Amino acid sequence: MGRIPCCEKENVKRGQWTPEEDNKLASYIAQHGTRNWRLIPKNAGLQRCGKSCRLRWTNYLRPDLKHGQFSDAEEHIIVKFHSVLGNRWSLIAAQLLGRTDNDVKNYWNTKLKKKLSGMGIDPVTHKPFSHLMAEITTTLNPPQVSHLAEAALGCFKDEMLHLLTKKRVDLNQINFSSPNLNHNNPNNFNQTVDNAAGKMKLDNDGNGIMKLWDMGNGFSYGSSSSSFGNDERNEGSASPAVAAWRGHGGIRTSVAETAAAEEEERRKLKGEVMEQEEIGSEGGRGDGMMMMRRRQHDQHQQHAFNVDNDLWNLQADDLINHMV
DNA sequence: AACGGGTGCAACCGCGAATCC
DNA sequence: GGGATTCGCGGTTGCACCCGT
Repeated sequence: MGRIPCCEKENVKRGQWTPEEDNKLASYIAQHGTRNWRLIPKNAGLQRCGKSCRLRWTNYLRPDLKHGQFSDAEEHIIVKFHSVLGNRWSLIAAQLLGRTDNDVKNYWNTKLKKKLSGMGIDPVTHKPFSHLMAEITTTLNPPQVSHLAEAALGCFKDEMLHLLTKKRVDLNQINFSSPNLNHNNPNNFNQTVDNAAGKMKLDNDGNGIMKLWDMGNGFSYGSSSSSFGNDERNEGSASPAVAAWRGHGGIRTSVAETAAAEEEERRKLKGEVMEQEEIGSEGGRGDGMMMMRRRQHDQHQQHAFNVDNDLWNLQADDLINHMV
C-alpha cells in the first residue's frame, strides 16, 4: 500500500507557473489567507495541487520576499549558521529577512560550497581538508592511508592547477592569520545562533548535532570586516543576525581541546540535553538545547570564525573547485 | 550560426512531523 | 489512542539561459 498522493495527479497542471496563475493565487491568498492549501487551488480556480501552490507562494509570490543577489553579509550569515546547523535551510533562512529556504539552499549548492572548497575547507564539516586528512590517517591502517592520501593529493593537485590556471590568484596577498578586529559585543550574534540552534532536534542517538564543537584546534575562517563595511546593498534592511554580525565580526564557540575532552564534553552535553529536553517539554521543544548551548558559550570563551581571511573577498567564480 | 557544457533557479518528490477527527 | 490528513523540510530534477568554441 503506497502513500496517499497529496492530490489527484490527473487534471493537475505541472511545471512553470504563468503570470495568470500567479495573479489568481496571489489575489485569492490576499483575500482568504493560506489556511488550507488543499482547498486553495480549487477555490482559486487553479488546476494545481495544493503543494505546488504553497511552494509557489512561499518561494516566489510572498510580498515580503527579497529577490536578487545575496549580499556579502548574507553570505557570511549562511556560512556561519551552516557550520552550526548543517543543512537546516529553513532555520538558516529565518535569519535572513526575505530569503526562503529554497533560496538559501540553491545559493549554498551553486556558490558557497564551491567557494569553501576553493578555500580548502570541507563544506560539510567546515574543517580544512588538511585537518580531515590528518584525522583519516589516525583512524585508518597505514596501507589504506597511503592509497587514500595519494588519491586525495592527486585530486587536490589537479584542482589547484585548475584553479590557478583559470584565474591567477596572488597567494602572497592572502592573509590566513591576521587576528580579527573586534570582539566587543558578540552577544547579539550568539543569541541568534542559540535561538536557531535551540530549534535543532536531536539526532538518533540522542546527541545534539554540534558541528561547532567539533571545530577544534583553533581553526577558524571568517570575514574581512572591510567587506561588511563596504557592503551597501543590504543597508537598512538587515536581519538581526546580519546586524549583529556587522557589529562584532565573530562568533563565540566552545572547543574541545582533545579527543578525550571532546568525548567528555559530548557525554556532558548529552546529559544536559536529556535533562533540558525534559524541562523543555513543559515549555516547548528546543528550549533546553538553547539554554544548554548558551551555558556552553559562557563556559568557553574561545572564538571560531575569528580570523580574517581575505579569500572571502574573492568572487565565488574565482574559487571554483569541483572537488567534492 | 550551431553546438555543447556549465550554471542558476524554479519546481517537484518523498518523507517525517504536526494536527485533526 | 490511532488512523487520516495536512504541512514543512531537505534533496533532487528539469530546463532556460549563458558562454566559450
